[in-house]
Amino acid sequence: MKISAQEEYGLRCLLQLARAEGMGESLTLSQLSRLEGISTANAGKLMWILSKAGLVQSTRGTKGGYSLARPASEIRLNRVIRVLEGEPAESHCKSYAGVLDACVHTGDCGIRPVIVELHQIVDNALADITLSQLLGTEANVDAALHQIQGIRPKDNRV
Amino acid sequence: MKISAQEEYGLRCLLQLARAEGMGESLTLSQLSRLEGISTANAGKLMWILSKAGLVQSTRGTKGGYSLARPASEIRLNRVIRVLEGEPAESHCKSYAGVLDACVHTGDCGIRPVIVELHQIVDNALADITLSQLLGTEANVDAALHQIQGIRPKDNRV
DNA sequence: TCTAATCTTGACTTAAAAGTAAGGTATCGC
DNA sequence: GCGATACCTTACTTTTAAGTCAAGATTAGA
Repeated sequence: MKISAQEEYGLRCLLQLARAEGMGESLTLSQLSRLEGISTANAGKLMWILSKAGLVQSTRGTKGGYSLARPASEIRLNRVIRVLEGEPAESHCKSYAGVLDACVHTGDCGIRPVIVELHQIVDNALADITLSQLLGTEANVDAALHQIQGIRPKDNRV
Repeated sequence: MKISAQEEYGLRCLLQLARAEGMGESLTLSQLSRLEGISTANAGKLMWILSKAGLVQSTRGTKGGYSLARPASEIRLNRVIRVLEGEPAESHCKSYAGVLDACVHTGDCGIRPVIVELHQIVDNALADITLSQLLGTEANVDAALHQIQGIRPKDNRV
């Protein structure tokens, strides 16, 4: 239930694009790679995933680069995370696939819908946050999250 | 941001123990392994993690086995998930560790606290659910989640 | 049209997570 | 005490995710 490296770096790159957008610029892979401290190859892979999903658009050739396909205020974190994490989340349990007659006590342990719902809870929480909300200062971010989820802002700037 | 195999199987085993507890029984590794369709070795590893964290207690020797260390109504999902996922979640970004001067636009991209807060959001959502709430039928589970999070119950029993 | 810059794509390598195996230790029942 | 049962722990193997490489394709500008 942790955010993966791909998810975090993809989100970071999107934020960089959102900032650049405000200045009427697009960013190349080498710029993104320098900004986030990852390789251009890895940045390219992330951008490819995001462009396939319609979140960013690319321009090839000299003066090319990447920019957001939609306004930052219309890009929600749940979509970003879902795109970057690949296949949709589902139960890892193989017992129900005919391997074993599991959960003998009741015939069904009732956990399958829980797994789905847990992801739904996360999705709902993330759907309330847009890219543009993350663009301000750290204080603003804390305030936004505080308002949305009732979470106390903490002093955890690493 | 997905639930991992370890997290799911650990949670499943806890539910089995909670059921057995209701009948005054404990469960051995081979029983757990049969119930959930995983190897005894793997079940043993999970139980070891959970017992280290004080969530389950073990009895050795003949007639031994595992049982919950506390009532199911006092075990909350956030604790279960956090224990099973290992080290606490933190930012994957290495740029701030002196490798590069990242986030040149503002000097700080402001995403670090967001990563922490995202995990906090998930934690808060999971803290509202106890093991005993998951023990009922699927319908009950859906109802419980609905009440807690305002999520519409869905027909997604796989 | 030629060249340099830039994205695109699939295959490959490396690192991390998941799962397995085996020997050790404690407990119970006889 | 002795043997059977069952947990405990470390090390190893397998699998999956993360990250890299390199050749190809596209565009802008000289």
